[in-house]
Amino acid sequence: MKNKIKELRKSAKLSQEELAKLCYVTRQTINAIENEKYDPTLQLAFSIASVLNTTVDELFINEFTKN
Amino acid sequence: MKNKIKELRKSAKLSQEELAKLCYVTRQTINAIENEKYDPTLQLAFSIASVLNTTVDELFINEFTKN
DNA sequence: TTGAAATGTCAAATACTTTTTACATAACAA
DNA sequence: TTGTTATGTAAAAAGTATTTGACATTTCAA
Repeated sequence: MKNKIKELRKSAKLSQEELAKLCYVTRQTINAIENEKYDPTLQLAFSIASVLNTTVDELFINEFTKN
Repeated sequence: MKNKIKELRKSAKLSQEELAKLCYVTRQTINAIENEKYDPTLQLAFSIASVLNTTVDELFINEFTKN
């Protein structure tokens, strides 16, 4: 799933490691999500959105469309 | 994580099984999420929100973020 | 009251997410 | 250039989500 994490993280002048700490996950997890290796858990999605002062719906671009 | 799925599903007059089919998951998955056995994946959270005509941020109540 | 539909639950298997450790490269300032 | 910080990546292990099949209970309309 596409997301705006890298963009918003840079706007907030945070490194991947700093964002990771604020979200209580590892740097590798943030890196993998930014590079779309996999999607975060819902919990982590909320945590990242919160730290980046946005919402899950704004941060992630939902590809799901019925038909 | 708390959610409003059961409430909104009933408003939409859908059974767990019908909602499940619309989200391409099983009835047991919807049941488990409604009863908070575990959280859905981010993908499924978007899918459920979409089917129930709402947003992920409205549908789920994040205890840490508190929206 | 009866029967069907809906819901709750469980266990085993499979798939996906996160951590840990480690190493490589990139970016960048001194 | 040199050193430091930031980023990309990988593999193994642990943790979490989903499916499948099954059975029990609850709900509710006829």
